[in-house]
Amino acid sequence: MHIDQIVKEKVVEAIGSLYGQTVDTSAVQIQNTRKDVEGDMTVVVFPFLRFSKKAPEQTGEELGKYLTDNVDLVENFSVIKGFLNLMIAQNYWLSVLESAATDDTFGFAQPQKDSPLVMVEYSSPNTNKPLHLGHIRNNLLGYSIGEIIKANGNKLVKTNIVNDRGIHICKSMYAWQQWGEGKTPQSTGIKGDHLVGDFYVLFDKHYKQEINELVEQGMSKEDAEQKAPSIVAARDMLRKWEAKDPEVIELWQTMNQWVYAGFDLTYKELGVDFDKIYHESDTYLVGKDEVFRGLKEGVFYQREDQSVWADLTKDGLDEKILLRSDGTSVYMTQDIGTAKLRFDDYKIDKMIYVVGNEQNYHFQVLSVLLDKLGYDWGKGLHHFSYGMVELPHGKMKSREGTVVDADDLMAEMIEVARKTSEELGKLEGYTDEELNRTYKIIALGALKYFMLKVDPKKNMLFNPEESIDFNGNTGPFIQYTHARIRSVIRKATKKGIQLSFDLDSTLNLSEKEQELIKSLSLYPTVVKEAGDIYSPALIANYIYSLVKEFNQFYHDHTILGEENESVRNFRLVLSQTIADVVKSGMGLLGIEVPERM
RNA sequence: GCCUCGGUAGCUCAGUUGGAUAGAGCAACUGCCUUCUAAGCAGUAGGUCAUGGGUUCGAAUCCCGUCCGGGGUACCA
Repeated sequence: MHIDQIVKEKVVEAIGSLYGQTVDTSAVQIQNTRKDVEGDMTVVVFPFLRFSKKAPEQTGEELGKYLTDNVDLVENFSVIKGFLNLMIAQNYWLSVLESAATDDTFGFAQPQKDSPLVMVEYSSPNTNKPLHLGHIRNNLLGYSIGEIIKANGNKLVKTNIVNDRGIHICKSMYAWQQWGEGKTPQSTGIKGDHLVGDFYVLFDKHYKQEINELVEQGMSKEDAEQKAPSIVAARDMLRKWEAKDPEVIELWQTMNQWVYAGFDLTYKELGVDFDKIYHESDTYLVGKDEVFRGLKEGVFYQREDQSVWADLTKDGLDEKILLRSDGTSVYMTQDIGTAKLRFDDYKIDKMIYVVGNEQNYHFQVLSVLLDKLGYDWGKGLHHFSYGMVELPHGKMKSREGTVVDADDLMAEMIEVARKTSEELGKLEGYTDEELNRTYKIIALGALKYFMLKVDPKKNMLFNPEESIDFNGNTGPFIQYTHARIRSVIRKATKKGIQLSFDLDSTLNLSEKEQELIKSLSLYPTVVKEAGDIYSPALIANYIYSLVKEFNQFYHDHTILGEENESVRNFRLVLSQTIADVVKSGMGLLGIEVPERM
């Protein structure tokens, strides 16, 4: 049992014994002891004053005395104002380290046969353009949430819904048909998703030009936007696609394949993957069927123009369109179909959608709609809503060329990692393959940590010039600490020193050493908490503070230079265990840690 | 307009179910490599926690108002 829990129970016991009152353990507040005060943990005594009917100091004294007398682990105490600071026996900390050091799955809950199955949807790209910075945040969050869910003993299915149909891909298709000159990824050497994205941009250029010309000829802007030849042609193409016109379908398949091949490379570089990928071209018809069923059952209604709507005003929401007047489906229709297919395919206990907060309303509506359609899991779906990534000059706008491309960004960062590593020159003796692998680990570590350390709910700012740092509160700093420890361990092994996990109980631990064990002991709680509130940031911040503390210890204590063998052994075990937790925690963020850097 | 989320150091961010003197990093300045990796460590400086009230032993945290900003409110996705 964790020491916090033990102390809480004993405080409850003390309240009963001293003041004859019954309280719940949840009423006992325990916090970290201030740095400038001696003690390992602090009990807040204010909540108990109404039981003791005495001053804070006196109540603290009485509780402290009871705890030292009745709990072996509590060696001593002090009271400052209403705060009871407890000093915990050193042997306790040693035993914590021993169990952490020998537990391969320290901090993780193991999945059981009846563990819940959680499905996480993330990434969810459109097939008309390559992935950008916003997608990166989504992918990193989705992957990390998945790892955290697993670490909390759940079963996981990672899924992706690819939006492969609709007017957007038709725009790229039309532009390629008109001005593409038969270009392919092979003929141009351009990555498929980028090539298709280029035609999307080209479409927009022509479209804008056409609008301008029409407006000059005296047409209103609204009319011009509807009647420009390009958009008319793209719409026509979409209709043909829905009618399964062979020529259009073939072009669609060809261009989508280019995009998928491109996405696969980006996903691989980012280190994310999926167990099951759905395509909207497969799910939108299922969604339509569901909407028609809802219509038949009177859950939805049809207007005179044949469009189908859901009236959610009684649920505190608005009216929502589900099928257009021409019978084509909208975003919501597709999501309904996708949800149905997924629950047909898997026995899902919990569904999590990793989607930006601009769609909060959409998921509120989806939840109600699924519920109305008779799916009892509708209400339980969880929208993991994250904030946008902003650039120094505001939002990313593809038309203004301010989009930070995912592939470019990763490549640039790998280049920075390479330069930095070469300058520092610590990788002598590595093969080219090992070098490149290390550069990539560092570059991706920097990028991933940067994006995951901030609270997912909040918008974040990404400054391409400044955001990617390798010093301070960064991924590489954490990776560096891991490499440092591994280096010491390698040297120890070379010297023939073997680790013993049976620690000498007579050791005299320094303050920093005890602090470090205390920090280690928090890891399982942090993993649990991160799982409860779906927050990779919690893991990131924890690992950072652990590593920060370790570096202070490393600076002030020698490890291999220590002559006392049991002290040296203790420090090695401590260091190794910290390296393990760093590796484990970074793993939850999808970040690798190098042996050398 | 209505709904919703946010505002903490020059900048980027932490800050536990309300708890002690609000913390990191970056940027600036100053020290520390003959010794286990200096991508490190230590120090200086930097704050009206947007703002005005309220709740209480105690508020960055909870409630109300105001100001500022993001997002949503589409037969876009």
